[in-house]
Amino acid sequence: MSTITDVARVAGVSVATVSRALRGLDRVSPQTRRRVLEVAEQLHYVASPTATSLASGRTRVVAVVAPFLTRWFFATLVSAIEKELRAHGHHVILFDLEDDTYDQRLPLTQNMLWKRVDGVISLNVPMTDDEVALIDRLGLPLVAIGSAVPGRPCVRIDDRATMRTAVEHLIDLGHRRIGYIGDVPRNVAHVETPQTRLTAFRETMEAAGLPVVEDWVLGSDWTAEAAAADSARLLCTDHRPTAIVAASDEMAIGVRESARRLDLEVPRDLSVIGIDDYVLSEVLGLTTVRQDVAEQGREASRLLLRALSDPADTSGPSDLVMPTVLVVRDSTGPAPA
Amino acid sequence: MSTITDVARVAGVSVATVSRALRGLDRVSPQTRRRVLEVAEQLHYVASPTATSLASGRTRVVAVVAPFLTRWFFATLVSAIEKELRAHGHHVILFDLEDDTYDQRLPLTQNMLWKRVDGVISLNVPMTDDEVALIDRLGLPLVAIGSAVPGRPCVRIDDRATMRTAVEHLIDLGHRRIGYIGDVPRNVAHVETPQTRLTAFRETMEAAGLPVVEDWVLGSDWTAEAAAADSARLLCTDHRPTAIVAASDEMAIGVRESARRLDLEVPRDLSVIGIDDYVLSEVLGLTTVRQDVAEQGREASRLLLRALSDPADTSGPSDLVMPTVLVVRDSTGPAPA
DNA sequence: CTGAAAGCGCTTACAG
DNA sequence: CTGAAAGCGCTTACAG
Repeated sequence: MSTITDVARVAGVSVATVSRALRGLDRVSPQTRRRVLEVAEQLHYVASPTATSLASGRTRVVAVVAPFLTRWFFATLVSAIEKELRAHGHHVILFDLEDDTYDQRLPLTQNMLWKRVDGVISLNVPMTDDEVALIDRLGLPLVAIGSAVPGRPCVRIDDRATMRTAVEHLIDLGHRRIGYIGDVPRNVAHVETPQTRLTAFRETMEAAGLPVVEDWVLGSDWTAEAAAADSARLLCTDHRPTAIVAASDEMAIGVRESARRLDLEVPRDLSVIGIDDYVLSEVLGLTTVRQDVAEQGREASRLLLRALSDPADTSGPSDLVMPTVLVVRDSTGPAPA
Repeated sequence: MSTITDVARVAGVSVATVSRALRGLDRVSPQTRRRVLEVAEQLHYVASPTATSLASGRTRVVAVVAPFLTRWFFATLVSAIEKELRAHGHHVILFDLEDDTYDQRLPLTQNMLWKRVDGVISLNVPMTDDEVALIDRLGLPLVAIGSAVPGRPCVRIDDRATMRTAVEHLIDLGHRRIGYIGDVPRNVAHVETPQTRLTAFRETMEAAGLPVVEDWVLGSDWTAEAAAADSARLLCTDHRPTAIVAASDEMAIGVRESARRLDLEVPRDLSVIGIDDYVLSEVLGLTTVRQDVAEQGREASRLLLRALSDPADTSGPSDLVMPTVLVVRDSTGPAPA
């Protein structure tokens, strides 16, 4: 492969001129520029990003940090971010922070970031103080999605309002006995969405004058499988709710499936609502409160790109709250008389 | 942030010695090494990967190339690969080649790879001749998953045997009228799995002396939604199969859902089987032929790592075929009398 | 508008 | 065992 020196030699100019011509800087005569472009093309010249980075101090790479990657929400974000950034000349280096157990994750380290990336997008991972300090020390811009990081821009939905929408939909349908799934049993430092949504559930119930039956607040690891198993224990008793709100569609699907196995008809015997509008929710006819996940990824990318192009520009929004909308399908219906 | 020069100065040695000591090379006295390590630690020194790459010619970064990222299969692979590679000091830069329409994808370019990565893992994307030539020219090792690339190691399942297992399961249950979903209408250059599986379906039917009814071979874009819509048109007629084999679980889920809506009971009125063991398949009780996707990602990573550590070592397998296994759940049953 | 030269922060023969 | 120096391939003031 050819280097900038080859191009300079063949074009009969200095490497400095090649560098300027190729990057579209001014102060290069049109003829020279044309000549350089021709030669570069002909030699299949592509600047070595590693050399460019060393000299310029910029890598044009962004770290995308996720607590899991296999789950739909995160995969959707990563895909959207990668496309948006690549369309603007940046690449994505991926960090899957999932650890062996659900209640902990790997830490972000200097080795992952230092001179390797120009910025960071965190997907729903609340940063520890040490991590924020690290990113500060490295002088990297950071945009958060989902879980806000103090002092940094964040793209998210309003979790409380979203949960309220879900619960109120059930209340509007006449439900009074409402269960919940999505509590996270242990104190997990790396996801805060579960806490927020559960709190919003309690608040909404209270505001409506409805009791929260603690036996109907189910823990789960947020997978459909666990939700099916956990809810089965509740649904097989007579003392059960007429509706369940799940903190995610994947869990809602699990709940509905376990109802089905127990010969409970949805929504006649049990209404189920989730949050997300997961990829399978439409086909499965699940009522949900939809969020546009890909758009959140794109917005976060744009915010980061702006911070990269002009570090001084702090005019952008520091908290971008995206709308969510109730989508009524077949899994919710009037409360039984 | 400190550089190698800082460490050298504080430790009172040359940068060459720091470099050797930190990388664990021999020819450094124990005392000196200890001293250097101490100073490096104390200064929070981490070598600049960009400088290291320029000097050594290695980036310790691997390109992972996928045709889609939002789909479970690919997200699962990426997650497994990222973890395996990172455990061995390598990072993943991600390329989502999805384009606006389903029947084309973005090309792999020199700009994505040159001096940016040490190797490539392709996820079920058949390479064009140009792309293979590019990778050759750049001297990069390549490991393929799913769709083989001529002359390069590949990790995959036996698509034909896997499909045969699915079809024979239905035949064993007494089904004679068997439909198929997962044909890809146009000539899509970037996925070959659909072709292989459809061919295997035809072969298996023929071998069993069963007719392939062309009206029962359905096209689809491999999403659950499209599968639901496409199969609904077939299932609402009287002239319909007693079983449908789907080329993926996601499509099988769509088919089963559309059966449900048409008040066909699964498996009494219609048996449905898929391939994959998708994340929701167990909870939805779907019969399938399981493949271990994450393990394929890990194996591919190991193969690439080996090629990176010793380019001359060609002793490894060039075609690693992973087993698949029939998992019978609730969506298949005896053919109606 | 163009070039010579320093510098980015490492690694790697080459001497000693 | 250790160091001085060249080199990796660019970018960026500084002169002209």
